[in-house]
Amino acid sequence: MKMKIYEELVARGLIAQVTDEEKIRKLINEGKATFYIGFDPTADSLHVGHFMALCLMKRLQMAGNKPVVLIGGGTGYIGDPSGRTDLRSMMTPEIIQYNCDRFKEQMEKFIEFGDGKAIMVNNADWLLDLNYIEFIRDIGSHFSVNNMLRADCYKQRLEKGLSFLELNYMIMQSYDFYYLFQNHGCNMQFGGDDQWSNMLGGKELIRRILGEEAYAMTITLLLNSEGNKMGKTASGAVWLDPNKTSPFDFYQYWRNVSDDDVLKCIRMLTFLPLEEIKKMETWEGSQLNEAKEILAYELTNMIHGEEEALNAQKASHALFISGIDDANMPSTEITEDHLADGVIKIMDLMVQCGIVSSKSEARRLIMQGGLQINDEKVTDLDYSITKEQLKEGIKLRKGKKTYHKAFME
RNA sequence: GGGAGAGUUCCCGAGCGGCCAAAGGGGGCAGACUGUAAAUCUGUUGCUGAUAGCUUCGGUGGUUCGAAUCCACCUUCUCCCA
Repeated sequence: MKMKIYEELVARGLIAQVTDEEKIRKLINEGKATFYIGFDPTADSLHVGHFMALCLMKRLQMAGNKPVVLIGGGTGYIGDPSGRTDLRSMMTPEIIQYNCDRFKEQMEKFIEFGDGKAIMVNNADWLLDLNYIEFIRDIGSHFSVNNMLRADCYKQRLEKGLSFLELNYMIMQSYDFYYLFQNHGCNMQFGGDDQWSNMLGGKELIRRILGEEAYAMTITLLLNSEGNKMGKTASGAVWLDPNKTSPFDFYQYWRNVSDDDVLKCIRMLTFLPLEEIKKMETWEGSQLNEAKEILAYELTNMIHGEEEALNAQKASHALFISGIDDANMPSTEITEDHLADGVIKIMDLMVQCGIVSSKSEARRLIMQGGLQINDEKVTDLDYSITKEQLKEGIKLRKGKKTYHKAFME
């Protein structure tokens, strides 16, 4: 007997909070929910956090529920203060529109849109034309500022400063829910756990104005064992857009998650059957490396497709296990312009390839023994690469995990 | 509108008019150890063909032989009063 969807979500640890467990269970298990998740277009690509929400949508869609993707083209003008310690920088309408379009492209790969399937809406369509006076009379009067300020997301901000603009975010989001409830029969909202208070606002608004019941459920935030949000690296988020985070880097990110986090990630992010995951729970020590590979492969496959996933895996094996040169590694073409007297200094080459950001950094790296060329450690700062070497292609290795190929046509 | 205070490097945060490219911590990077993990230890962390030079301490001017440090104006933020 296959597990019902709600039970599966619980088993995967995806559910953080619900407004009414029994009713929600019934609703989604019977495929009667029309639910929405909002995405604010704060960047020009979706990232891992969004990905989780999309997976959840897909799971629910497969169970017969109807997803509504809400793009925050309107709320993007405000910026959600939840989880932020400072004011978001304001975005221009052009940027917001551009970001919305990118989101849409990426989502279409995942969720099936169309008749009787998922729909996509943009809250700019109803928020931007609101009449201020009318709005604060009809909607604003239902919100108690006292209560709002008690909400966690605002409480922290009271010390730092919270603008009236941001205070309105909750009301906008609540209005979205109300609007979708009326116009699309949307009876449920999902969101990150940090959205809880905003979501309750909408549920409450529907009850007050319409006297009807709507539900809300939050998704567990994917935190690593140190309590930080996953999907972030020093250089920024892990993006779904292959131009912003290459499939190989994407693969490597998951290949490198810490032991404590692998299973959680597999459970929450992949579509592998729970029975299979259960077997992995007994794995220990270096065996977990296998689980990490599975995780990395599965996710890369879902986002970039099978071919890219296989390539990434092959490249990873080649570099870390057999050490053979491979065509999938990031590379830079060197042209005559970069050469002086037919050679290029190693430090210049490193900067050129972008594996270091300055020659000073290159110098330090070499002095510390962190550079290898074609598997040979280089310690000579004056080392030069000749044109002939470049024609054959050389492999630069920075530390353990960064590889780059330099070549010349 | 009135008053008080603050803005320092990726982040937090010290900083006496010269000894300041600026303490300390976090983070990053590299080395050792390992399993492409974690923990730990070590080094490093503005730029430069480099015992020196150059560009940095919200912005613009000024005082001075010399300014992150003093003065003026501007700007942003926080706090108290209204």
